[in-house]
This record gives sequence, C-alpha cells and structure tokens, in this order.
Amino acid sequence: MGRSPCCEKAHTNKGAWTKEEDQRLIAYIKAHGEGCWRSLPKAAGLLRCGKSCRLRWINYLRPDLKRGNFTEEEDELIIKLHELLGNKWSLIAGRLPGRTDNEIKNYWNTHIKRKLLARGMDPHTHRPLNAIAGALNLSISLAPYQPGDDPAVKQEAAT
DNA sequence: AATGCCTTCAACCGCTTCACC
DNA sequence: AGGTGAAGCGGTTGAAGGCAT
Repeated sequence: MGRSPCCEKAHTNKGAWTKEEDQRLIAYIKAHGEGCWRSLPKAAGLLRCGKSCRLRWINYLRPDLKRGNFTEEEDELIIKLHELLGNKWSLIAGRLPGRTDNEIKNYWNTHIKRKLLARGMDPHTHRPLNAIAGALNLSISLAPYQPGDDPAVKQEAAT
C-alpha cells in the first residue's frame, strides 16, 4: 500500500484552470481568507484538490503578485541569493516581494542558468567553469557519445 | 502554408517537514 | 515518543506559442 492520495482523484479536475474556477477561488479566499486548503475546494464549490488550489492562488491569483519581466536588479539579486542559499526557491522568493518560488524557479531554469553559462560561470557552484574543470582535472571530449562509453554498459557487456 | 523544433511557464507529483493528538 | 494528516517545497512534465526551415 502506498500513501493515500491527497484527494479523491476520480472527482477532481486537472490541467489548466478556467476563468470560472479562478473566480470561485478568488471569491472564496476574499470572503474567508486562506484557511484549510484541504477543505477549501469543497467549500468553494471547486472540483480541484487542495494542493492545486493553493498553488493556483500562491503562484497566479494572489493580488500582491508583480508578474511580468524581471528587472536587472532582480536578476542580480536572485543570482546572489542562489549563491548563498542554493535551490531554496521559497527562501529566495521571500526576499523578492511580489515574486513566487515557482516563478523564480522557472526563471532560473530558463533565463539565469543560460546567463551564467554565457558568462562562463557554473550555475550550481557560481564558480568559473574552467576553474571547476581544472579542479576536477577533467578532460572534455568533443567526440560523439558512443553507447559503449557508458561504464554501466561496459560492465554489463563484461558480465 | 505546413511542419518540426525550441522555449516558456502553469500545473502536477512525490517527498519532507510540521503540528497535533 | 510515535503516528497521522495537512501544508510546504523542489523537481519534473506537458501544453501552448514562437520561430526557423
């Protein structure tokens, strides 16, 4: 037996939220505030699980969200905070008013990672890429990958 | 105009943490 | 102290739109 599901999946909607669902959720939270997410969907008349409602509210519907493009200052702040905190997106989001952890995580993976790589920085360690390669004494081969190169494959072939 | 590839981001999944009993 | 349920979190997925061919 695995863990019990967070909700009765047979009776819940999945996928993109409709405008009507959004309106119901907003209206309910405006009237009652953020309370017990598990019981919220039923109380609000939504065929969604509590988790889904919470995520939708936090990442998209909250009135204090900024949304829209990140500024250069925000970029730099995210990079600095990531260097200090690592992938603690909720902590990073806490330092950026109006931004959510999900938004920052997505932005990191789509924009900032690339930005750092373009600067020759490793997005995980925030150190210069060539320094890391040197420290690990790596020799990077540009030859196309061959399945036989995989140690696991080699070992399997040997057995 | 049609097709395929790439990028973006909303949403889901599963694990961890926390609070309560 | 241990069990249980709810909330929170981070990783991953997949649909949609944009762009190149």
